[in-house]
Amino acid sequence: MVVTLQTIADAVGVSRSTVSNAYSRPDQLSAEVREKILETARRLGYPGPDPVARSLRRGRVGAIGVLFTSALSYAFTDPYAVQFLRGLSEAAEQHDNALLLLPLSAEDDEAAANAIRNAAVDAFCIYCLPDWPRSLAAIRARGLPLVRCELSDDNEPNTAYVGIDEAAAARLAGEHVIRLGHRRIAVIAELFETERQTRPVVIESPDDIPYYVTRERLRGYQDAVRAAGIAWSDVIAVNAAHNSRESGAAAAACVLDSAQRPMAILVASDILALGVLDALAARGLRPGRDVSVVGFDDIPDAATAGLTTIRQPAIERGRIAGTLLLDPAAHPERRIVLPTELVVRTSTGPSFIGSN
Amino acid sequence: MVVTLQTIADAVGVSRSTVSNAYSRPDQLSAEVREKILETARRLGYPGPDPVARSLRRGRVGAIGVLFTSALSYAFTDPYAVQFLRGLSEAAEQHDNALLLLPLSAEDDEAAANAIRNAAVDAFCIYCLPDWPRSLAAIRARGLPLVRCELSDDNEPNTAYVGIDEAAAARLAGEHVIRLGHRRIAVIAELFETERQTRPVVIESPDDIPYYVTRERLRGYQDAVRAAGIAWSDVIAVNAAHNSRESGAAAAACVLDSAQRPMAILVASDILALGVLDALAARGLRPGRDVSVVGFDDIPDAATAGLTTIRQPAIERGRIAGTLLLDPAAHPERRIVLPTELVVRTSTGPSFIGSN
DNA sequence: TCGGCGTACTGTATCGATCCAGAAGCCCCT
DNA sequence: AGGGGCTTCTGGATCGATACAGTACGCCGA
Repeated sequence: MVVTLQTIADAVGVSRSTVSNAYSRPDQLSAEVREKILETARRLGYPGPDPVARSLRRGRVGAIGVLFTSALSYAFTDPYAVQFLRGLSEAAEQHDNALLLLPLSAEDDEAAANAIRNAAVDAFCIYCLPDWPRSLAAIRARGLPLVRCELSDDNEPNTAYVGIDEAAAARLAGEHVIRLGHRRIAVIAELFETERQTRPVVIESPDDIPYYVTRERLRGYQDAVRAAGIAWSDVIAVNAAHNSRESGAAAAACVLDSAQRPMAILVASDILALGVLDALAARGLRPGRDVSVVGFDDIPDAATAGLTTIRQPAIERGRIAGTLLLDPAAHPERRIVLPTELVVRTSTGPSFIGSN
Repeated sequence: MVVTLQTIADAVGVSRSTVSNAYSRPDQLSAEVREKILETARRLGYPGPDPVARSLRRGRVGAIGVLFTSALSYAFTDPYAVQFLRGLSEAAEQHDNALLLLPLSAEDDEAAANAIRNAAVDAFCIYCLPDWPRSLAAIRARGLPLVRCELSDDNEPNTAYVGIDEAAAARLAGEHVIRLGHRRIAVIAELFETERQTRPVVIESPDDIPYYVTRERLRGYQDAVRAAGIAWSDVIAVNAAHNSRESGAAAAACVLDSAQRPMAILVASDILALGVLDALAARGLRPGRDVSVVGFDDIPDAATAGLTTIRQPAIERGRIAGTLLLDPAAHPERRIVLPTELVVRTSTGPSFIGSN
C-alpha cells in the first residue's frame, strides 16, 4: 500500500504496464528502460509485484492445498505422512509451487469446510479424509483440480487417484500369520474418529468404520481370516485412541494381559505396531516367538525394530500425487495403483503350539 | 469466473454488497434475505467468496510462510524440524491460519529470493537460513512481520526471535565428555551448504562456517575443549554431506577406522549421531564404553537409542514462533531464549585409559 | 513515396471481492 | 408534526496487479 507499481511508474516516468512488463515480460521492453525501472524499484524498496494482486489477475496462485483428516499438527506425527509430504513437496518444487497445509479441525465439520473455502490454492490433494460430506462438497464446489489418495465409495470414477489396494495389502498380512500357523488373532487399529478411547470393541462388519483406509484394511484382514476358516467374531479388535506409539502400546495391553493371549496381532499402521512391540518388551515377551506382530506402511523405523510389515511406497506416492496435479500430461492414466509387498522381519515367526 | 458474487446478486435481486455481507457480516442484513442468498448460492454452486480477491481487498491472507534452508523436501527428513513444524502449526491452527511451506532452492539464491517475493503470506517464519544476503533482503523488502529461529550476525535487535543459546548448549556437551576424562575428541557436523562430501576437514575457526546454528555449536565445542587445555587443532572435524543418518555413519567411519580413534565424538545433531551409533555397532564398538557419543536436539528416537544429547524444546519453540507472529500481545518480550539441558544416557561413559 | 512490419510503450478494462458513505424506510418519542 | 436513531440495503471507489488492443515510430523494400 505504500509503494506499488504505480509509484515506480511515476518515479521513472513510464506507464504502469511497462513496470509490470519489466518484472513479468522482460522481452516486451528495452533493456535500458527495464534496468532503470528495476533500479528505481530497488531504490524505493519496492518488493516486486504483490503476489495476491497478481494471483487475482492471473487466475492462478502457485500453491496446492494439502488436506489431512486430523488437525494439521497431527500430520507431522505420522512418519508415513511425513514421507508422503516429502514426495509431494519434491513435485511441487519442480513446478515452482508451494504447499499450503490446511488446518482441518477434526471435530468441526463446518470449520473444516470453511478452511477449504478460504484456501488460496490452485488444486487440492486429499491425503486422507473421513467420510465427511460437507468437506468433500466444499472441495467439489471450488471446482479445482483434485487428487485423492484414497477411494471413498462415492468417488467419481474420473477423479485423479494414487494409492494402493488397501484390502489386498492387508490380506497379505493376514495370510502371512495364518501361514505361520497362528489361529488366535487380534487386530489393532485407529477405528473411530470421534471415540478417543483405547479398548476392545466388537466390529460386526468393517463397513461400519468411518475411515476408508482403515475400513479397507480391516476387510483385507477379514478376508484372510475367513479364508482360513476362522470366524471373524473370534478375532479380537482393539480401538487405538490415536495413531501413536503410546496408543499402540495401550491397545496391546488390552489383549496381552488376558488369559487367552493372541498368537498374532495385525496392526493397521507401523507407528501403532512399534507401540505393540514396546508393550511386548515391557512384559518380557519375544516378538516372533511368543507373539507375532505385523505392521503396515514400512516406515523407516520398522526396519530397525525388525518389524514385519506391508510396504507401500510413500515418497513416490507423494511425488505422483503432485505430478498428477501440476503436470497432468505426464500421467495419462489418472488412477494409479501402486504395488505393495510383505516384508518379513523378525517380529513374526511360526506358531509352536503349546509354547505359550 | 463462471459464478461470482455478482451472479448471485443478480439472481436474488440484491446488490453485490449485500451478498458479500451475507458471507462476511451476517449482522448487516435480515435473516430472510441472508437465507435466500445462501440458498441461491447453493443452488448455483457458488463456492463462496474467492479467497484471492478477498485477500487483496482485505489486505491479509491468513497464512504464514515458513522458510527452510534446504529444499523443502529435506525439511521433512529432520525429526527436529518436524517437531518444530508441529508446534508452529498448532499455533497457526488456533488463529485460523494456514502454513505455506516455501521451496527454497539451496543452489539458486535468486530463485529463492523470487519464491519469497511471490509468497502470498502475512508473515514469515525463518526456521533456518544460511547467510544469504539476497534471500534476507527479499524478506525485509516485503516488509512483513518476521520471526527468526536463529540470530545471524546482521540481525536487527528488534526482530522477533525464539531460540536457544546454541554455543552455551554445545559447550555443555563438550564439558560433559571432558568431565568423563576423554581427551581425544572428534566433531561431526554438516558444515557446508555447497560441499556435499563427507570427509575430515580443518576448521581454523568456527567463524568460517556459513550456517549460524552450526557455527555457534562449534564455538561451544571449542570453548569447552580449550577450557580443558586441549588445542582446537587437535580436535578432528568431519563434514557430513547431509543431515542424515547415513551421512552420520559415513562421517564416523572417517575417524573410527584410524589408528588414533577418538574417545568421544561430539555430533551437531541427533540424526547424525544416530548414524554414528550405527557405525559403532557395525564395528562391534560399544557406545559409552569404547567411544562416547553426544548428539544435539533430543529427538524422540534419541531416547530409544540411549543417546546422550542436548535437549532443546522443539514443539514449544514452534508454538512460540507462531504466537509471536499471530498474537504479538501474548509475548511482550520479542526475543525469547529457551532453556537447554544435557540429557545423559548410555552413549557416554567414563574414560578408562588404555581400554581401547 | 508509401505500404508493411516489427519494436517499444500506453491506456483502459478487468480479475472478484470489501469498504464506507449514504439513502430509504420505519419506529418511537417529544 | 418533526426529528433522532435504528435497521437494511445500495453504489461507487478501491485493493494492486495483468491482458490486450492500440498508438507511435523507425526501418526496409518496391
